[in-house]
Amino acid sequence: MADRQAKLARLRTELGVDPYGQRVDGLISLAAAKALFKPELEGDARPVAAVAGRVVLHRDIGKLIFMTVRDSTGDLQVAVSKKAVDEKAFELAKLVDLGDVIVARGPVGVTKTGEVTVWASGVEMAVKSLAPPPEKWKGLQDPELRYRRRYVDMYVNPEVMTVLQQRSGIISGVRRYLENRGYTEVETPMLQPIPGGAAARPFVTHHNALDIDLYLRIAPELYLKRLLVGGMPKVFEINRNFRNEGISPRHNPEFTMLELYEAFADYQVMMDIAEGVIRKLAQDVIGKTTIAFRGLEIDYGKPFRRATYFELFEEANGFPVSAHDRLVQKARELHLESAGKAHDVLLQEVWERTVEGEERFGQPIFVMDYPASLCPLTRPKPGNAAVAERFELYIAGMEIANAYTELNDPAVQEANFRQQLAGLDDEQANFRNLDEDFLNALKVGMPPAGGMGIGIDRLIMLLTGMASIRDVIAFPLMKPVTSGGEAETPSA
RNA sequence: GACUGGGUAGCUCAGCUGGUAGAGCAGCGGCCUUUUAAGCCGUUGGUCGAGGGUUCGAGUCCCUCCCCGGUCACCA
Repeated sequence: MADRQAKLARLRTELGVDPYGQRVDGLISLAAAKALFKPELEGDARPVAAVAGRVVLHRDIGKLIFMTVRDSTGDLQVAVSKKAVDEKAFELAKLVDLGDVIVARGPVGVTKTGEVTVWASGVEMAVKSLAPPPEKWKGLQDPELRYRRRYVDMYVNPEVMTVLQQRSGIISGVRRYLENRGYTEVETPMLQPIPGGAAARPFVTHHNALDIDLYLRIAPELYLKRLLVGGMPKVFEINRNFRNEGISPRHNPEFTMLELYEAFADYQVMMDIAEGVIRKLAQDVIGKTTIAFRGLEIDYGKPFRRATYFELFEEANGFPVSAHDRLVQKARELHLESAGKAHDVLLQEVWERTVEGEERFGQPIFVMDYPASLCPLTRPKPGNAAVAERFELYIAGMEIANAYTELNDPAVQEANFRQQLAGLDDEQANFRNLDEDFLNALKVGMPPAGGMGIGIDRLIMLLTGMASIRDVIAFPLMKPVTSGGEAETPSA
């Protein structure tokens, strides 16, 4: 750090160079510069490019200096020959450290070994880096450092950049897909007086002027439905939800969720949208329909399997869901406590241990038609009150989408809300309240509708092949580090 | 939250049953006009995560705590 500070001073005093650069016009990406190379052209006929990039390798062999520079499109070699540049530029090239960002202009040619190279006629310092860079070959490996100093990780480990760019492509691809279907993107409150739409612990905050507690939303659902009541036919929102729960490779306290609601649709329509958008993203953003994830080859090109809860249960256990005695026996085999539990509760516990899992839920599968008692906020199947019109999409064992034919009967909704509230413990009761305004909206009348939520971060994990949610979020939450009462000084 | 693995130089890592803290890269000083992790010669650099304990002596053994990864739980 001190050595670099000294070099920064030398740039100013000896070379009269501003180590923090200035506006540069006419820059092209390193990939574009590389593409300009024409092997048949030599000397002055070679195309000239102006490029900028962070120096990741610096080979000074005396009167000739090779640098490998990197930008978001890749790496390119820049050569600075003492003969080809003025004295000041050559001295500047000598003073370049790994991590500096430079601007180089010159013909795009090759070296003896055939590597495409910008043969600099001019070199400038765009910004002097004061922090020592990570090891140049092994790079930045320590996962803690990588997440804490993502700005270093991003250039040291180029796949990080790739994933973040693919993330952007996936999200804009989702928008395009839904807009093409006539959907309107909306934004609903993230600061909510009553957190609703999911079963999760919220973050609490406080508004000073109004002197009220507010909650960071755990889901946008109840507001999106209000928009349906108001007359919007097809709405979606892609934005952050916040849940005050544990952190894991599949859970970040803030995460990006897509929710969509379509009037006069049902969960079958949502199933088609889920399958359609995911397949399209694989094709358009990743460029293939078979993608490796945690050792699995996931095929997004084939139609996704669609099976009911009841079928899958029987397939895995060899007896139907209605066979109570067999269920109790199975529960005993699994060391589950069955005494005093309702049939459907026990059913779900056995389901979680026998049906879910990679062998059955590895390839994309829609699990449809859950027992109604497990989904109190879902509309039952017409003519069969025991079955809820709900599906969950599983891929690689992860829950990716959850969809319903939405309940729009305010009386049933209110009864279900009240039943839910009655079953809460004291801690949960602190923030769960009856959202009377939402019930009022249902009384105004919400058209029948299908609705769905898709965990965007998890979808990005699948499509990019990243095993941890932290790898698809630019700045995942990390506990702040302090040492001796002082904040850690960044160095890498 | 539980279990488990880890934290040693800026980075990547070694350090055995306790005996003066090491390497490579980076850095610094030299040489070098076609290198490819350039090379060669010389060289600087440490609160061994923090605190306590055992011991003549602790990176190493014991205790407490902090941070990170993984698995599980909660959840999406």
